[in-house]
Amino acid sequence: MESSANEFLRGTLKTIILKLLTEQRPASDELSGVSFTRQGRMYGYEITQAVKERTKGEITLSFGALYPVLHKLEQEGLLTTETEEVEGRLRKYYTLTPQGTQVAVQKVSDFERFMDTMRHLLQLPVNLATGH
Amino acid sequence: MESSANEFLRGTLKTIILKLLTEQRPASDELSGVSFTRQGRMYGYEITQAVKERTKGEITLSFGALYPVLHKLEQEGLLTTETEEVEGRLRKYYTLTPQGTQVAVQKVSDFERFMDTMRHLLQLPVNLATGH
DNA sequence: ATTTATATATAAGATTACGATATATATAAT
DNA sequence: ATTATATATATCGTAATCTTATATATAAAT
Repeated sequence: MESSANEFLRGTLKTIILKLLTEQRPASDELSGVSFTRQGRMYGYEITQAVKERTKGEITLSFGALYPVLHKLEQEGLLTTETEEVEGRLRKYYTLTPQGTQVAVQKVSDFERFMDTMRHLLQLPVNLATGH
Repeated sequence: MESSANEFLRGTLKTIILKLLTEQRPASDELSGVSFTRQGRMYGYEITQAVKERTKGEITLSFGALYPVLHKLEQEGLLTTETEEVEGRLRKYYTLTPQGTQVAVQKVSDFERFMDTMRHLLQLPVNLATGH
């Protein structure tokens, strides 16, 4: 049985992945040791965990769904990859290209608009109670 | 090129159709001429027009998408049909079964929850400005 | 006459997401 | 020693879903 959240996930995966990658994340210069923030760089497993944590387990991004999307985004020129060895294992980091950043912003905005349209279509109230 | 609204439509079609059918609509007793309201009864073409009008053309439900869903919902016992001749043409009306009404309510509620989750995941503000 | 609007429906094809599976290392518990 | 858990990438087959194109037909409008 498909979870009720994942039923609606169809079509939003790209948007979720691109948005997560736009976020500023802590980093450090390995030579100088100086800490700073920079635009995201995430590896596959990390993305699935981030989605799980933020949605308190409501949305589960399976690997079978994730990797095909990552590969497609890379193919489309929205992501680049760098593979690094971390603790004996290879880890593949994904980073947004400038075009990827642009598409990410566009897609999030499109999704907001879609939610408004759906709220109207389904005659749903604007949600004040659960404001974050 | 796929419209940005329709990109996110996947997974929401059943919910939209079921919800529209839950709505009270004007009707009349053909014998007595008395007007009243009753739970929806819509035909396919009417559904596509209702979606188009309410979303100001942002969401377009194609027939190729609509009919398979209607047939499936009927098969699943959520809808029943009655065919009538109107102005020389056959028209097929779809009505919710009691189970269909139940599923409709559940799906709309699931979708609201999904939107909340997505708003959180994408760090979107609660939308006050466009409240309907 | 022809186009537009109304109306139902199927077929072909592409896309998408999921479950299962394979591979591999590291660590913690039994 | 073995088992389990967590981390990590990736493919394959399948099922479901959606898009586009097509067929059919009537009525009204131009």
